Amino acid sequence: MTENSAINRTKIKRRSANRRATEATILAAAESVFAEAGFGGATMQLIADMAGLPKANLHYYFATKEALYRAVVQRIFQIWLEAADAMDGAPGPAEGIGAYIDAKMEISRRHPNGSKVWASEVMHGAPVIQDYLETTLRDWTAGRAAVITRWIAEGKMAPVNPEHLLYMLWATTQHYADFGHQIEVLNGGPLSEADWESAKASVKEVVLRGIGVV
Amino acid sequence: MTENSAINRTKIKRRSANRRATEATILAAAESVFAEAGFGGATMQLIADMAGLPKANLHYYFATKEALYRAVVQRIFQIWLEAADAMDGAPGPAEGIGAYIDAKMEISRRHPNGSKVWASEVMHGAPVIQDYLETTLRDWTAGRAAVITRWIAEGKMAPVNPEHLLYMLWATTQHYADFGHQIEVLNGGPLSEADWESAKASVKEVVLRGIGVV
DNA sequence: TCTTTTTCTGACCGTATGGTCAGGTTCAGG
DNA sequence: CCTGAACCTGACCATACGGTCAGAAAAAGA
Repeated sequence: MTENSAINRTKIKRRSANRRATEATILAAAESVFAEAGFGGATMQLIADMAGLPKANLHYYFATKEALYRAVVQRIFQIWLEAADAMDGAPGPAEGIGAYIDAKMEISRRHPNGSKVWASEVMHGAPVIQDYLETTLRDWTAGRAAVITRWIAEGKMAPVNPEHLLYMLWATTQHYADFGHQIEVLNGGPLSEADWESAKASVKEVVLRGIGVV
Repeated sequence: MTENSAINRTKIKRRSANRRATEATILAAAESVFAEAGFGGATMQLIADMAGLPKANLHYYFATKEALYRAVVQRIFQIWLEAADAMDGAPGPAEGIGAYIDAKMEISRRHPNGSKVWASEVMHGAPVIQDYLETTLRDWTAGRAAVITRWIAEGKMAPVNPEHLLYMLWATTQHYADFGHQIEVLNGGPLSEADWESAKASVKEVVLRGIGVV
């Protein structure tokens, strides 16, 4: 019995592992295609080709194009929120905001497609993640704004509007993903390791000095 | 003869005026639809409905969907570049960059759809305005970076990487258009006049202090 | 080995889309 | 008035798309 259920679990796990692997392949392809073409411009056929699967197989794992898109967006939101941890438990703005900028810059570098899909989703009125904006993101923002307000009250930084500061952080860091193509053209090619370090340092330098932290 | 050609000119002008008016109507509708749905998600039928014209009429003025899209993007680029004047002839960064932020914030407020179309275009790899990026924008950027470098040499501002500073300016100001929906949700409604003033002031305050001005 | 469940796929379908076109309407010019 | 050019439009077409489905393979279970 115990043996049986153990085997059972193993097989279920292996099965699930395969399933998850295929789903991951599809999600990666979908993220790439959605980022490059937008929801309307993306086609299931293109995603299927990129994933190396027949189109019908996509519909076996994800019932509709919108369901697939929804899965992509949700995965991105998770990554997005995890960067929030970087701001937690910091003694002051220099560490907290500095670490947050680092984390978000790293996301822009490692997951540019995800960032683009998110930007595209919001730009088009957030048709599928409206509820996230109104609940999770709203709560998160309110919490961080409170922390910033406290830092200001404690004299640890200049009195800056917390919401607009957060918008600046999002804007400056995401810009390196969403407008990565423009930046690459102006840079005369992809950003090197040194370029990325320079970008991170510049953003941190201007923002931290801008909020009165040296 | 002189009379004749004068009449001719007037009539041609009136005709042209009508044509321009219709084109403007179509362009406005197209900008709105492209901004909301992206290039792939936009349909000629939707644009036609919004413009109050039969679809076939659109194809009389703009041969293809792509030609219409191209016209929309080019118009936006013009507005975008005109804001550049705000930075010209300024004695120092406080005036020049301050005015540029004001101008770009005003664009985000008055032309949010244009900004979204531009962002979308760049995010998707700039399929139609690649040449603009490589010529006009590149030259403009190089010129402004030189000005910033000069200001730094003259000790008028902190030594900040000029390119990354420009990216920050673009990012922070465009964010209010491209992510306007997200901001409105977090703000609990559209930004009021006071909200916009607060946004402008916050961005200018943080950036200017961040580059060592004031 | 046989049965059942899950996974996979080629072929197909209804629809919506970008684009065309023949013919109508308007209007400046004579 | 008449003419020709510019402007407008309903009806139509070919295609590409999202989605379906019957049934084949493969895997799991007994």
